[in-house]
Amino acid sequence: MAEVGYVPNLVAGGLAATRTRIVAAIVPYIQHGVFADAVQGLTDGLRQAGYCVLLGSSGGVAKEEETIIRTLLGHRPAGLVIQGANHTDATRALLVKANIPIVEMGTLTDTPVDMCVGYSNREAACGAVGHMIATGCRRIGLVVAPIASNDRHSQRLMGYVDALERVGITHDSSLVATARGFNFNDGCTAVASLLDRHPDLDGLFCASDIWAMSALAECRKRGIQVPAELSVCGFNDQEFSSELSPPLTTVRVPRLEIGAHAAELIIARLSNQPIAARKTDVGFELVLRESTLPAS
Amino acid sequence: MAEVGYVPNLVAGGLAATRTRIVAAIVPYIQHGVFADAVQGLTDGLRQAGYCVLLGSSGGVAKEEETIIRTLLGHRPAGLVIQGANHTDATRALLVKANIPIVEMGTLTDTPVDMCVGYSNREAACGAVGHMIATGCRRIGLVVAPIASNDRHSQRLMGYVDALERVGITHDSSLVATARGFNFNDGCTAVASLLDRHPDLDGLFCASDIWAMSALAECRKRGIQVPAELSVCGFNDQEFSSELSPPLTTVRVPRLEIGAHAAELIIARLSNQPIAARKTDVGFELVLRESTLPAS
DNA sequence: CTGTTAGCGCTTTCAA
DNA sequence: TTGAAAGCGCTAACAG
Repeated sequence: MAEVGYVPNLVAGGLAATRTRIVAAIVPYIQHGVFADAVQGLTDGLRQAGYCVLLGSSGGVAKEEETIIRTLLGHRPAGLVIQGANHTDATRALLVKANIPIVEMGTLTDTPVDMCVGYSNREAACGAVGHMIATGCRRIGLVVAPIASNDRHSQRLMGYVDALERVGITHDSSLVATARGFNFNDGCTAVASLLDRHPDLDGLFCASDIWAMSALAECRKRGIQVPAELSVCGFNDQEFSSELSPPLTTVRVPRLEIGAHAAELIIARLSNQPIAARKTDVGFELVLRESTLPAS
Repeated sequence: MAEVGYVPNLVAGGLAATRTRIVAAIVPYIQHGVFADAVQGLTDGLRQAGYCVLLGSSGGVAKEEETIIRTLLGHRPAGLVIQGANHTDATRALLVKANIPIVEMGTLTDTPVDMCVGYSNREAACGAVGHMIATGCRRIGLVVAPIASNDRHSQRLMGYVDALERVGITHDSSLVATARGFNFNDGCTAVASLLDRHPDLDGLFCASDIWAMSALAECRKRGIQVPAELSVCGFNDQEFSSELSPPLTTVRVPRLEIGAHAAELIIARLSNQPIAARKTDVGFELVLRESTLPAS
C-alpha cells in the first residue's frame, strides 16, 4: 500500500475520530532564539509520539493571540502550548472551553489554564539584579518589553524592584526603559535613551540578551567601560552571549527543555497518564561572566 | 454565534472542501536563526491570507525529512514549503504526487519540484572567498555542514573551490572541515581540528556565522590575531555577527524575505494568480567588517 | 476476529 | 435566493 504512494488522509481520520494528532503552539516571535528553542524541543518531543505542531506567532499582541488561537483551535488540535500566562479573558475562555491539555510555557503561575512549565522570572531577575548590587552597583537601569503585554517581563520588573528594595533602594521608574521589540536596534534605542537621561547609571539589567548586546554596543560607541563604569547583565544566555565583548553575565534558562517538557506533559495527558504536577519549575542559573564586576 | 464561543470545525471543513487552510513547512532546525527567520516570514505572510503553518523539523537528515513530509502531507496541506532542494527520490515523488504548490527555499535550482526562492549559495561563497583572496589570503580553510546531506553547503563548497581556482590555487581537500551541527561547540571542534592540522592557514571561511563565532573564540584561545594572522569570514549575517570581536565579515541573505516570498508564491498559486517565475533570486550581499583584512 | 455501517461537521451541489 | 441532501475519507461501534 505504501509502495503505491498512498498517504492516509489524516483530515478524514481526525474528523472521524474527533481527535487529531496535531498540537497547536503559539509563541510571540518564532525568530526569537528563546522561543525557537522551545518550539524545537516541543516539535521533537511531539514527533516521537506521532504529533505535528501547528504554529502560530502573535507578535506579542494579546488581541492577535486571541485571533490566532481561535483559528488554531478550529483545527481541533489534541493539545495546545502557549508562551506566557497572561491572556485576554476571551482567550482564557476559549482555551478552557477547548477542553484539551494546555501548557503555558516560560513562566510559573498558580492559576494555569491547565498546566505550566517554566521558571520564576521574578526570582531570576531578582537574583541577577541582586548580584549587581552585591558587586557595588547602586543606580541600576532596566530594559524590558512592554510590561502590559508581557507577563514574563512584568515579572522581571518585579524581581528588579524586589532586589532594590531588599537593600533599601527606592525604585525610580525613570530608570526603566521599554524596548519596542526583541531586536538589536530596539535595544539600542532603549539603552540610548536611558544613558542620555541617566549618565550616572552604574548598572544595567537587560531583560533579554539581545538588548544587553545593544547595551555593549552603545557603551562602546560612547566610550563607557564595561563593567568598570557600567555593569551589564542580560537574560536568557543565548548562544552568542559568551562571545560578546566583554562576555555577558546573564541568566541561563533551559529553553529547549521547556519545550520538551511541555511535549511530555501533553503526551502524558493524551494517553491518560498521571501528571506529576500542574506546575513544573525548570529553574534558572545565574551565569557570571565579565560584563559585571566580580563579586568581592 | 461568535459570542457563544463557537469555533468552526476546520477539520470537517477541510474534509468537505477537500482542501485545508494549512501550509506545511519543513526546515532542518527550527532553532537555527536562519530557518527561524524564514519560518517567521512565512507564517506572517500566510496568516494574512488565513493560512496556518504546520511545522516539521528534519534535523537535516534526508530520511527523517521523508517521514515528516509523509506525515505532513497526510494532513492535506494546501501548499508546502521546504528548505533546500536535495531530497530523496521517494520524497520528490511524494511532493510531486501531492499536487499542491511547493516552494523550495534558500537555494536556486533549475529543476525545482515546483518553485524555488533563494540565492546562489555557490556565487555567494565564491564572492566571500574571492574577497579573502583579494586581501592576500592564499591558504584558506573551510568549515561546512556534511555536504552529502546539505545541498546549500555543498554549493558553498563549490563556490569556495571556484574562487580558489580562479586565481590558480588548487583545491586541497584537507583544508575542509565538516561541522557536525549548527552549534557553537560543533564549530569549535571543526575549527580546532583545522587549526591543529594546518597552522599555516591565513584565512578561514565558515559557511555559517555560528561557526565563525567558534573560530573567533578558538583564535582568541590560541592567541591567533584576527585578521592579522588569520582572516575569518562567516555566512548569513546573523544579528550577533556585527557584535562579535572583531565584528564579522559575512554574507548577508534576506532570510525573512525568503519566507515571506514563499508565502506569496503559495498564496498566488492557491488563488490562481500567475507566478512571475518558478525561480526567484533574492540575492545576497557581502558585508565587510573587521574579521577580514581590508581590501588594499 | 472480520466485515459492515453509521456517522464525524462541514462544503457543495442541486432542487425548489 | 434559500434550503435540503449528498458526500469528503476515514474511525468506531456493532453485528455476524
